[in-house]
Amino acid sequence: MPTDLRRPQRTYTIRQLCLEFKCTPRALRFYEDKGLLTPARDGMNRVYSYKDRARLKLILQGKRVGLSLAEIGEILDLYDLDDGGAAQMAKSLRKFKERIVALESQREDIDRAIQELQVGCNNLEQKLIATRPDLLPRAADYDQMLRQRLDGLEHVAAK
Amino acid sequence: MPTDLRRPQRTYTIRQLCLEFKCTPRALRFYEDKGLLTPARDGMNRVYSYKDRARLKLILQGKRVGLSLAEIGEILDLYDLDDGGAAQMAKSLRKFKERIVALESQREDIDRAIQELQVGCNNLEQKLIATRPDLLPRAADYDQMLRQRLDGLEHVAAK
DNA sequence: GCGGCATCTTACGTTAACGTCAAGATGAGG
DNA sequence: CCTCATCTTGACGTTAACGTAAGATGCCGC
Repeated sequence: MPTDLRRPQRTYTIRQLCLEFKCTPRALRFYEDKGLLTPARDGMNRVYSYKDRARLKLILQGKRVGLSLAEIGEILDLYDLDDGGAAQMAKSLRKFKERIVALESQREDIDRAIQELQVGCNNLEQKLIATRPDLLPRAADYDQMLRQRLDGLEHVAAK
Repeated sequence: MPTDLRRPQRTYTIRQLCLEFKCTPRALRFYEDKGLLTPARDGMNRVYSYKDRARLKLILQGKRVGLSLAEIGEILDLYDLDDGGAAQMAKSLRKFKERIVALESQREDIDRAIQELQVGCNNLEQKLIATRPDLLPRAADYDQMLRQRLDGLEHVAAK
């Protein structure tokens, strides 16, 4: 019977959590500095409880959707002293909806930028066709680009 | 016959360009520091030519689509010592296409984040309906939100 | 000659989320 | 006892694009 790594009574070292969630010890200490985590201690060493792990999970989820650590902190603060989680849920709901609005606005900015760039690309291609078609990117160059990007990804993955 | 503000032989003070393009003198000096602009001088004072104005226009266009000043600089450097603009156009084309790819990737990230947030919102709303429906945002609150956002925009616009 | 305005240079401050040493403590293994 | 590995606490560095004084210069009108 393999040990369940997520038993509620389990504890974790800083490295274990870092491995599990692919982050660095520095990051966890930083979150602690900001009051987002408050692990127990065994002597000097940090001991993370199952609850700490859950909080970390929320922190990383928040980061993925673009919340700042400060905003995540506001939500997390309600986790402890809460009427059964309702206030925290209400605050989360507000924050989430705000974030959705902001993200949709960002997406509009991006779409506008892409449009502007595509207009620019078309203009440039027309002019290059007329003057220096030899400078136009060709299919071979495009393959080259793709290969470079894949190499980049492998490189990152290898680290 | 009104003076054409864009006659090629015209020159501009720093403030004139700032007013026209809604930026600050500090920004123009910063661009100069970075080598993106090299206006002439009249004593101590900067004198911007029509070409400088064109370069500034390109800088701001580049910024709008998310190019860094360094990237814009690479493109601009080819504006001067160029075989009729072809090399510059080819480089711009590459940069633009790179930027389009990057922006599309960003948009995917945003879409994923929005999806994740919407799932979270649904969950939270369900739970709040079951436990504390009084904490749910109501239509009146929504109006309030809209009004606040409009006030914010007017405030910014008034500046 | 003086107030007022525009301009100049220099240089430190800002923001977020860590990265990157540096230097020391602690326990396990050989 | 030595060394290694892991942990700790500082504390400064990084990045981008400016913002924000502080203090000097120069011109215009009166």
